[in-house]
Amino acid sequence: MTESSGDRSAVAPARPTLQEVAALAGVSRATVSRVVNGGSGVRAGVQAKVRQAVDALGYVPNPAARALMTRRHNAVAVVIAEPESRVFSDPFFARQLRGISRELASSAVQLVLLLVADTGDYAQVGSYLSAGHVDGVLIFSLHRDDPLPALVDRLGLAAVYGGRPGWADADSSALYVDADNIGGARTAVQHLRERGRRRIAVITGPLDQTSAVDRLRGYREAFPEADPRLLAESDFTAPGGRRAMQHLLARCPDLDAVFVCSDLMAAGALAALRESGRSVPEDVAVVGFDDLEAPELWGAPALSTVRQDIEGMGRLMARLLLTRLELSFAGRAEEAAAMRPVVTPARLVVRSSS
Amino acid sequence: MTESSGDRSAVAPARPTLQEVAALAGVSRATVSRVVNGGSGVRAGVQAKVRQAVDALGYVPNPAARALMTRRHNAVAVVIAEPESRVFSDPFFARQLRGISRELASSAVQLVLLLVADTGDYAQVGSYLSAGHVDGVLIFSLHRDDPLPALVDRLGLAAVYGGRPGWADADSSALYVDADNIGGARTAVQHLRERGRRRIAVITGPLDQTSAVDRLRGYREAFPEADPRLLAESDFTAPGGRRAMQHLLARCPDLDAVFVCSDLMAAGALAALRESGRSVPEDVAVVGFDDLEAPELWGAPALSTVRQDIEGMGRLMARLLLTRLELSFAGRAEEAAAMRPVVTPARLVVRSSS
DNA sequence: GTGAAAGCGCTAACAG
DNA sequence: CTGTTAGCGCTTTCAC
Repeated sequence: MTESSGDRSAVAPARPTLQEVAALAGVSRATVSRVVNGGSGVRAGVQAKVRQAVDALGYVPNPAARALMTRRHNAVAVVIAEPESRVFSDPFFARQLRGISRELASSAVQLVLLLVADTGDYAQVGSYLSAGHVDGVLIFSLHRDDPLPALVDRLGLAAVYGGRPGWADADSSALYVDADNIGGARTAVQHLRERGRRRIAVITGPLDQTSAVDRLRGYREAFPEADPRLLAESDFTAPGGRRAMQHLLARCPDLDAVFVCSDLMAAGALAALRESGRSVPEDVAVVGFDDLEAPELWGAPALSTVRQDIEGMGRLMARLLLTRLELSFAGRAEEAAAMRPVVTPARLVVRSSS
Repeated sequence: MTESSGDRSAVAPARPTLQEVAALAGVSRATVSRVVNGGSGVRAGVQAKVRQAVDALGYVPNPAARALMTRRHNAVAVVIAEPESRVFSDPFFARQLRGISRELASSAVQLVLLLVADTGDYAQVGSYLSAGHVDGVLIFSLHRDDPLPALVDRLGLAAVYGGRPGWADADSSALYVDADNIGGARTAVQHLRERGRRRIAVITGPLDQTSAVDRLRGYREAFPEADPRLLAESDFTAPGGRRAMQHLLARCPDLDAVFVCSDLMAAGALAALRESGRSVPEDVAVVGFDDLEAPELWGAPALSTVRQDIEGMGRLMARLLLTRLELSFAGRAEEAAAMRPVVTPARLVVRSSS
C-alpha cells in the first residue's frame, strides 16, 4: 500500500519530488533544498551533481509545500474596486497594470488580478485574500466606505494603494502612490484663464474618490469665483462625460471652456460638443486629465491634458510593495512601517483643444 | 523552543489552525475537516459546535496545506498569447474575460490572469504553469508555432483554447470554443455582393492565426474570383486597420467595398476612408467582424458587422474546463477525453456602413 | 559542509 | 458517526 500511488499519473505525469532528486544525486533532501534555493553553503562539486539530477528529472519545486513551510507565496494580488467592465474599458488601468506587471516580472513575483463582479460585491475577493494566497495586495480606485482596507488591515496583509485613500492623513501608515492631482488641475485651469476664458466648466469624477475631489479642489483654487452651475459630477467614463457635457451645455450655453477630469470623459465631452455644433477650441476650449494617447481619442482635435506617468506609477507601487514585503520578512518591521507615500508630478501638455 | 513561535505575529496575526478549532470544539481534527468540507457524515449537533468554533476563531483553511493534500488548487490560469498592450486595448479580450470570470465566480474557482511581456517570451508563464499553481488553463489568441500547447500537454494540464488551434484536426483531443468564422465571413461577403459591390477588398488578421485564416477562407468562398491585390494582411488593431486601408486605397483606388476581419481594424479602416475623402457606404461599403459595440466605434457610420457572442464564448470555455476538471478528478478519464470542441454561430448584423 | 529529524496545516484511509 | 494514524513535499534547526 505504501508504493501504489502511480494511479492518476495518466492525467498528470507525477512530478518528481525533492526525495527523488536526492536519491539520484546521492545526497540528502536537505542538500538538494539548499542547492535549489541558491546553494549557499554547499560545495561546488555537490552542487553540480544536484543540478544535474534536477535537470535530468525536470524537477520543479512544489509551491504549495514551499508556501506551507515559508509562509511566502511570491504572489501579489491586484484589486481594482470597479466592475470589470470598467477595468477593461479604461486604458488608465491597463497602463498601470502594465507598469506593475513589468516591475513584478523582474522579481519573479506573480501578479494575480482579482476581478470584481459588476455588483461590487467583494465576497470572492475577500475570501481569496483571507485564505492567504498572496503576500500583499495592490488596491486601486478605492471609493469612500470601501470595506477592503479594513479587511486588509485585519489580515495584516501588506498593501499599497493607487491613489490616496480617503482616510489617509499625515500620520497614517497607509502606503500609496498618487499623482499631484490638485497641482495638475490648478495648472490646467490657470492655463484656461490665461487664454482668456471666463466661463470655465468642470466635469469631475465620482466625488467619493480622492482623485476626483482633489482635481475639483485644484479647479476651485484656480477659479474660486466659479458659478456652481458650471460643475457636473460624472463617473470617469466616456459616455458619462458626454452626458455631463450635455447637461452643462443645457444649463450654461454660454460656457467657453471645460476642464474635464479624465481623458476618457473628455472624449465623451468632445463628442457632445461636436453634436451641439460647437467648435473646439474656438467656441469651447477643452483640457483633459491623464494623457492617455489612446486610439480611442483619434480624430477629435488633439486634446490638451494634464499628463501623469501612469505606467511609472504602477511600477512604483509594485516596487514599494516588494520593498515592504522584503523588509517585513526580514524582520525589519520599523523600517517597513517608516516607508512613505509617493506623490508624482502632473504637468500640463497643451495641444490644439485649448 | 517548541512553543515560541508567536514572533512574526506583529506582521501577520497568526491564523488559527484546524487543531485549534478542534480543541475549542472538543472534537478531532478530522471531524473539523469534515465539517469545513461540507459536513457530510457528521451529526448535526457536532456540526453546530464546530461551526461555532470556526466562527469564534475566524478560522479559514490554509490553501497551501489543502493543495498539498488534494492536489487541487481551485484556480485556473488565463493566458493570452499577446503582449499586454493588446490584451488591454482590445475589447474582444475584455468581453471574453468577463464571460470567464462570471462563470468561474459561480464555482468559487479563482481566475489568475497571466500577462505576457511585450517581447512574447513565455519564461514567466511557463514556469508559473510548471510549478503547478493551477488546475487548468484557458489559452487565447494562439499563433502558429506557439510553444504553449506542448508545455501544457507535457504537464498534463487541462486546457481549453479560445479559437481552434492550428494543429487541431478532427481526431485531436484538443478542446476549444470557436465562432463559425468561415460561415460568418462568407455571409458578410455575400451580402456585399448582393448589394451590388464588385471590387470587394479584405483586411485580414495575422495569417498565423486560425481565426484570421478562416475568415479569409470565408471571403474567398463567397468571392472566388477576387483580385489578389484586394487583400491586405493586418494585425487586428485599429492602427493596423488604418494602414491596411491606406495601402488598399493606394493599390486599388476603384474598390467599392471592404470586409474587415475585426471591428477594431474596421474602426481604423473607417478613419482611413474618411481621410481619403470617401464616404461610407456610398463610395465604399464596410463590414466588420465581432460586433464590439464599443465606445471607440462612436461617431463613424454605424458599422455593419458579423456578430459573435463573445462573452458567451468565454463562459462556455470556462464551463468546458470546469467540467473536464471535475471529470478527471473523479477519475472518469474517458468521459473527460470524449468532450468535444464547440463552434458557436456568427451572424451578420446589417447597419448603415453597408 | 552535510544529514537526520521535526514539522508547516491539512485530508484520507482505516479502525472502532 | 468519530478518532487515530499517516503522510502530501518542502525547509530548517540541530548534530555530526
